[in-house]
Amino acid sequence: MTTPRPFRLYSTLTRDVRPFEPVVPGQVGLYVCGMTVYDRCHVGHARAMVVFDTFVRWLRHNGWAVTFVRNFTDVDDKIIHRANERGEDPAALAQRYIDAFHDDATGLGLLPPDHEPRVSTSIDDIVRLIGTLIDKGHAYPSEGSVWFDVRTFPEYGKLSGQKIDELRSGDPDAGKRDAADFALWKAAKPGEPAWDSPWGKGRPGWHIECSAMSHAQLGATLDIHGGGLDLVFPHHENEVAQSECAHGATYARYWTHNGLLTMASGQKMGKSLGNVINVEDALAAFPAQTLRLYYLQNHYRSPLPWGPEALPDALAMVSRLYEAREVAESFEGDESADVVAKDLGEDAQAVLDLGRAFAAKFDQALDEDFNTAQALGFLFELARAVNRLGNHKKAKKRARPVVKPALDAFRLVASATGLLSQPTSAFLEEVREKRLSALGLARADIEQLIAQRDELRRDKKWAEADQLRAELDQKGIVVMDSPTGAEWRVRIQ
RNA sequence: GGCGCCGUCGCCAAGUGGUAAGGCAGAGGACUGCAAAUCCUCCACCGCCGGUUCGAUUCCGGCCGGCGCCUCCA
Repeated sequence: MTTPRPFRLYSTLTRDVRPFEPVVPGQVGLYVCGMTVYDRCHVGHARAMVVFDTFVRWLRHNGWAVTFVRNFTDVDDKIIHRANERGEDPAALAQRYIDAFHDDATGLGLLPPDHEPRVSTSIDDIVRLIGTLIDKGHAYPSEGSVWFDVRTFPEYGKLSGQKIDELRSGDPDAGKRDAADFALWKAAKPGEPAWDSPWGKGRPGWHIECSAMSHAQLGATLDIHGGGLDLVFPHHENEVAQSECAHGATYARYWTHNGLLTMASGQKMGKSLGNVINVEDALAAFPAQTLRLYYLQNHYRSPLPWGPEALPDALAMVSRLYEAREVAESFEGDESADVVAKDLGEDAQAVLDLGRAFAAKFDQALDEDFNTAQALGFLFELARAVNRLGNHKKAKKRARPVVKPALDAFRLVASATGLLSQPTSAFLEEVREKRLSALGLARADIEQLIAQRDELRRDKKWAEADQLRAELDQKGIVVMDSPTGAEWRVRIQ
């Protein structure tokens, strides 16, 4: 067991990047706020999922023992409202979207969390936690509900920078002592799911669930708490208040918030704005690796623009990487790398040097607040060098040892980020299938035309072959002739 | 009104107190029967105005512009 490599991480709490220091050496307890399951997962949610998935892969790759918890909010106002609209049982509706989420997670290539707690199966923990808060004087029952008394927590606002007295006060709910107090337990209303509690039938408030579920799995102090930037206030602020008042310990040592997807208008993508793209739809037209690259190409804390070009661009990029790896894999030879590099010249030397230097640069980028954008930049430099060498005819038979470090680099990327994790052929095949499907083309038709054209080319009937190629091009098929016959790709852009 | 973030090439984007990675798109070239792919070359002085400094895109202040949160939201 080697010592995990140290890294630095930004925390919303301190608003700066600082060395990561876990509660227990070598271990990372990570809690990420998951979905409220009343609708499909959209590409904005998926950013959070992929970012933290990648983060976990990278931590584990570096030897950290990560316990990754991501919850489902399956008891909630929005779920109840939607279920009522549809005349469906709320629990059944929630389960349906949990199943759908699991499909999307599989489609996105997400690692399963170590624990995936749900509100509906955590009621006992929640009730117990609320009881503790009442006992300690931080919460008070009122008319069948229980409220958190924010005035009893002097540090309230430390995460989001809000001050209680500066908050816009909404409608002061009957029974609240202060407009900023928030519900831990909501008294049951007719027709709503409800559980027994010492304060009467009811259901948990939104924030208490995460405090209860994270405590159950990871204890009083989390190493890292993650979620979308839009959760900082009030959700995460309230979690801090609940957990720290109940357990008397720092709730989370590092707060990690991913930036939001923004539309061309600059506005964020959000269900309430009605401008969302479902993961299911995105994955129907683009391989999961496309999404992963799209998310990782910029820093996780920055806003990420979404638009019609986002996925096509990302597909072009990730295809470039896979194809470069394919080139690297195609070399043969088993001589000494340095000897071959010397013989083949500077392009070979460049691949060797870049390959050997890659891991250090890659690690350095990720070690500084998980800078995947910079790390990918290094990867593209390496890919270009590989392709350059691939143009050398003499390289084919001898360059294997020279690209060995590059192949190691691709493996490193796959292990640490999940990018390039598919076999090249499988990826290219998936691209073909999905792009054909997106364009409404039948594979057999295309292959027949390609075969037809190969024949024309064999007979050197260039004009007719070119005509056919133009037809294919119009359909969106790009033909790539080679000595061994034509290959084809579906045009991305 | 309060809190916070951001403004780098047509688009996406990293980054540094000493004159700016990478990708997409575009132009020219090599290669090719012609193409495509690939490679090569070209393509920014970092919102504006001050200040600190020998020197700022990078630090400070102001301004303009955009966004997020303060109500459900990854």
